[in-house]
Amino acid sequence: MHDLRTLRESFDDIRERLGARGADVQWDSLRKLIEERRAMTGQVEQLRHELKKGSDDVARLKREKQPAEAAIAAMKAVGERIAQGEAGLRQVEEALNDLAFRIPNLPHATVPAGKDSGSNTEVRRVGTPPRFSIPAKSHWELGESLGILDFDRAAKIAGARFAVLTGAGARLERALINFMLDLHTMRHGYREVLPPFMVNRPAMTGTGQLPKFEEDLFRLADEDYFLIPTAEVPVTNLHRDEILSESQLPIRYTAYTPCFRREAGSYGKDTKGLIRLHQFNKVELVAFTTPEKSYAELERLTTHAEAVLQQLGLHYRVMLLCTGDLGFSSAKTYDLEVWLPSQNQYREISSCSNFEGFQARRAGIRYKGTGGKKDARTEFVHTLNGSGLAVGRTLLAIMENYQQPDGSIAIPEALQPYMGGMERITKEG
RNA sequence: GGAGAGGUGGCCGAGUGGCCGAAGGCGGCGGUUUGCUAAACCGUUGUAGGGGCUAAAACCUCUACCGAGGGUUCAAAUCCCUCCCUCUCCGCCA
Repeated sequence: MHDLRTLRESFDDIRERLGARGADVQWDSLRKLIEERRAMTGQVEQLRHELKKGSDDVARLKREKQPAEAAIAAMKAVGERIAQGEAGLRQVEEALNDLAFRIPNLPHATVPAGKDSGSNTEVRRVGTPPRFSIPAKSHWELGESLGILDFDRAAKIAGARFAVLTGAGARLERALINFMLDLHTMRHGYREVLPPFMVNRPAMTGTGQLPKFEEDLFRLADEDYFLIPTAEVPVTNLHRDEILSESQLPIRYTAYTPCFRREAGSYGKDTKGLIRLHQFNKVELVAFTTPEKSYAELERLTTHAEAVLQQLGLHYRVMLLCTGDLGFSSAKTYDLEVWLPSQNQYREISSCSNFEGFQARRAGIRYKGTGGKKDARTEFVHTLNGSGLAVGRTLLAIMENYQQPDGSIAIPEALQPYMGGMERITKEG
């Protein structure tokens, strides 16, 4: 959500800077509605002022035992005009919000221009890919032959794009969750949160999933609740409609949740394996900070996500997304891409974004300076988040990168304490 | 699911139709006093939108907001309706 005043005052500038991102925004209607709203607001407020004064006159006349019929009649007429004006204003505001909520965020100046992921730029590459004497197997081949992944039965009980983990596979997933949470809470200073996995409509609107992306979400049939597509939604909305004290900032949360996504429009993509599922686990990092510090926070948060990959010994690269590949609410995003030997390519495993005030304006998350009167201005915070990491993709990356010639899987050292000292996953008897 | 109670400013808490944006207290901020701290005293203290002034603020002014949305009335925190949320008891469950 953009600030409407800024939008009005810098209309053409914003329109131009949004470029292709704003292609499906109805700019002309938008401009008209903004002006209409302004004019109508003035009119209605003027009338209300009249009514207020008139009513006070009635009160005074009655107190002085004087006839008030004429004044009452006049105010009745004013009241009717107000009702008309308000009805019109409501219509305009509804139409305006409908358009304004669909405008994506402005990219930060350091974001490269580009149409699609082809224009993303590589920032750095860390570690080295493992070498294999024989062609690397895919994680689904490894998993099914080890008996720790079961897609057939998942399809039976749920459908396509679901997975069942069993035995050491299930334990490895659980170990990863604990490992990541411990790292972020004990080493990186985040506070752990375990939020609801379904949320209401205002929460989804606050972080930008609604109204534009409802078809990507699972919604309950009998209640207006949505299954969360990421912990970003409940955790960012924790402070919805709050005014935080500047001394509380930055606030850093980490949360494990399952994530639910319809994956509408991705038919045929990544149909095998754990890459793209309707339900997956993720450990998320969320931060609230001041506008001055949010870009430093983005760098910091990104390194926290990278730390997971480094400790697990996985090779990855950091990509800076171009304007065309940026998410709807984001001003700047780094993707972390892990090396997958079976695919011979890098695949996204984390996405770290600074939303600046975009979500905060929608969700009403502000802060107030703690100094004297002059610093006490109330402003919108900047919100950030990043995966730290997508657990399922981490698991499959470990399977593929740590596979052994005999089909077993070595467990990275950092994870062994979380696996009861297990060093290797072998076929279970 | 059944029965009851309640939602007022950062917090507590008054207010049942007319200068109520809202008494009082606490907290916060500024100040006086003070060797320092505490106490005391004085002042100040919500958010949003529109307009004016401005380089921008400060500031001035209007409007809205007493859980949310409707309604009654010249006039609603106060009366009516619907919804949401919280609490207590019972039932049911993990």
